[in-house]
Amino acid sequence: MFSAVESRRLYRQVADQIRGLIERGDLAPGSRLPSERELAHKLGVSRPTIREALIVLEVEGFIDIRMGSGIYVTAREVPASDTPPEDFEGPFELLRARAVVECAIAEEAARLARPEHIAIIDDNLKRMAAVLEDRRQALALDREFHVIVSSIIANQTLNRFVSSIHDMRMTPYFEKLASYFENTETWRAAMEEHRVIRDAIATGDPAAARAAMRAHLDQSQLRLSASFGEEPNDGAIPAAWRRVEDN
Amino acid sequence: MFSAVESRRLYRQVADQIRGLIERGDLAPGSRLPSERELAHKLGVSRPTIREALIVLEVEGFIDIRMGSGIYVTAREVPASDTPPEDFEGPFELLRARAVVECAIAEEAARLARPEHIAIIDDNLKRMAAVLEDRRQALALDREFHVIVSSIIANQTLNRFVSSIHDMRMTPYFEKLASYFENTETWRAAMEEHRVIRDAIATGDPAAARAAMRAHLDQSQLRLSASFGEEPNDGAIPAAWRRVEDN
DNA sequence: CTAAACAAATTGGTATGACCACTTGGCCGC
DNA sequence: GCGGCCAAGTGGTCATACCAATTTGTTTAG
Repeated sequence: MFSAVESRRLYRQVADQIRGLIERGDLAPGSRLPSERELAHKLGVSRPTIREALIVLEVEGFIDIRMGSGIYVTAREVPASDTPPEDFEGPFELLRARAVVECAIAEEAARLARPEHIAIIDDNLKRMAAVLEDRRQALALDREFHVIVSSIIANQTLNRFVSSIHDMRMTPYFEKLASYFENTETWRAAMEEHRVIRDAIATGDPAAARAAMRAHLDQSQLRLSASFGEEPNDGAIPAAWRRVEDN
Repeated sequence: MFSAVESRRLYRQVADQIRGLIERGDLAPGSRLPSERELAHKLGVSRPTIREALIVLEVEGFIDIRMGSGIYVTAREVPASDTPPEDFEGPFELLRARAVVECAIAEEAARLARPEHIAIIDDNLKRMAAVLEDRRQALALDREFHVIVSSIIANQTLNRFVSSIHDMRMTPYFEKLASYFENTETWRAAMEEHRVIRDAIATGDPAAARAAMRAHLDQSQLRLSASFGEEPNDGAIPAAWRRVEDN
């Protein structure tokens, strides 16, 4: 369109060009760029222009300029080597994140829980028992249970994270997926596991609470993978997701 | 004071100085700065240095460079950086959430870390050592360290959470707050604690990694609360933030 | 043979001065 | 008074030189 005007600034064009190479992956993170003098010669511009372009990219965080050493592409995050083939955000990945975070939350909750918190949990369990046949209500109360446990810590940041993580489970995609393996019995099992968590928190036993939460999420994973279980894994579900580390 | 040899790179110092004038309001939004040549003469540096500093500030959005016309302070509204957003979470609450989540992440990272992950961490630590005097860069690299550790688990959900938590620290409000207690020495201490975490992860010792992360965040909290203890707090810092729950 | 110390090559950082392209504002002619 | 032209001023680019930090290879002491 009329981007010609802005592009009149040569160092911007150079910056755009190099940034493009980085974003397209032609320049691997951590790799070293040619020296300023070399770049200037290859791109047919002067060294000051190259420097100005590089400063733009450094401020933007794409490169890292080290005096006397060279210019390096910023190594932002782990370049997904062979271990995590996909960064697909599937149900297993979600469970894995929950295992890391909610176990720690349960542990902490056991330290801080007071009788009124237990009362709220008990109320949740009571209502849960009444709606085991209704998938939608059961899911909503399952979510409520985990949010309640998190809220014992009284930390907005954690609360929001737990809430958002459970919100993902209420999307159409997840609901359809869940309909394949959730039933009255799985919800009854989940509720019983909730009860174990509740008891550990009520007792004020951090280790037990952590273990109970861990067991609950592991069981959830098993219930989920069981529904995929019959057919051989075929890479549809990366093996890494299935792994269950012990604590 | 000690700002003489700060940052080593002259154009960074110049940029910091001018940015300070803008943030302090000495340069009104919309007003025009002296010409590059004039600035170079007044600050006693060469024009290329001034240009590089101005490019930094332009990329950061503080100024607007118009070819053939001049350099103008960006007229942007600063939505009362003194008053935090309504759902604002204080630094202590943030640290507390991080203690719960990042300890669990470090523990898990120690189980999954591979040599290439350690290499990336080492690279981060090396760069960190070079910018201890520069608050902005130090903060950015601190964030990067924690994101890298999280990324070892290769879980997008966790990555996003850790990233978002650290994004909160990069807001204007937090930056101003941080300027009260962050200095070269606190960053040096933080970096050493990072190194301990790195060693524990490299060794593949989950318990040690968890403890090291815990120690790091506890120390961060101490550094933060210590700075409140020294000065007479003149109401600029709400009392609620002082709350430090024990674990 | 190893390892510490040194020196040379490489690389980014700064300075100087010159010239080009664009913007602006005032002068000049109408 | 109006419009277009032009020159002063400003940012944009270039070329070159030298300084400072890092890296690397060699040398030397143990």
